[in-house]
Amino acid sequence: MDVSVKGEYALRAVFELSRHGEPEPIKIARIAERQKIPQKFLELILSQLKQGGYLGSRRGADGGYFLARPADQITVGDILRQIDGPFQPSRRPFAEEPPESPFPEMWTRVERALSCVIDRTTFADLVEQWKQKRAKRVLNWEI
Amino acid sequence: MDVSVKGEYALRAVFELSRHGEPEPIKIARIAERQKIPQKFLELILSQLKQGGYLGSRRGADGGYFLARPADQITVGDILRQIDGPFQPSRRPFAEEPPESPFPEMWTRVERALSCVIDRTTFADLVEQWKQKRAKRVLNWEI
DNA sequence: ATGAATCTCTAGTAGAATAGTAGAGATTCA
DNA sequence: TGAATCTCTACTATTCTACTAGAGATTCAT
Repeated sequence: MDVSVKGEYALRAVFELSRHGEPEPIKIARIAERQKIPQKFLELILSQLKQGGYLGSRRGADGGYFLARPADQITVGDILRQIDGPFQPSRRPFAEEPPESPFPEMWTRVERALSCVIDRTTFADLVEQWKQKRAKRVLNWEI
Repeated sequence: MDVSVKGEYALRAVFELSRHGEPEPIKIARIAERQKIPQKFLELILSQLKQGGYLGSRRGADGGYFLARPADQITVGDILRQIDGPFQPSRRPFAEEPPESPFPEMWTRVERALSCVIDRTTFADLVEQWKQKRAKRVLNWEI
């Protein structure tokens, strides 16, 4: 019932790309520095997100990573599932579950509740919230 | 974003105790057998649940474990947190979180959504659902 | 065409966590 | 007293996590 560090890194990296807008790519090194992520580890993560179809990339000078689609069409759930795999009550199948066990239904309810947050929160939403928070800070600071 | 096998074992064990009603204790060996849990592992789990105040026990012949309070006052969340610890976005503190990061709020929403299921589902509820499922099976079988 | 910058791919690895096992000790009760 | 049970401490094999290393493949400016 937790999220891996790798998953959090992935979220932060995609947030960084979303915040920037889409046009030109951003270098791994830049993302690593701004979000304090070990660069070689981030390379693996970004590559995995590209496999999933969420990111695109270009090599060479002026290369880097970019969103493969608009930030309002990528959700937190997309990224977490791509990195950490699907939510599962337990990896062990518990093959011999009696047919009247109440647990499968409960896990379904848990999954739905979780989904209501992570599959409805897009990176456009996160950027929006970030901008609002920042605006509020600046306002308070100026008063 | 998953639940440990140990956590599932704990839920099944408490369910077994709830289903039985409260009066006399049930032996570890019986729970282990009925729920297919390795006995020595279950001993650790039950002991941990007793530490948390959810179970009581008695030694000797006719000893065993029993619920420390009624099944409608023990929730799935109680047991999972006692065994697996609290939900956390990541164990690494990410100390240098910029103050306008949108993630803390998101994790709070996730936690609330999760809580709505696991902290509102009591073992009395689970037993109730189990009984209804069983009744339905028998009914269909008799028709 | 060259070379520097960047992504890409494979492999390895230290340390922690998971899912157990083993066995002696403490209580309880007939 | 002794048999049945819970209790406590310690150990362990395997897997997972969070990385690191390094060579290779593209891209682009010149």
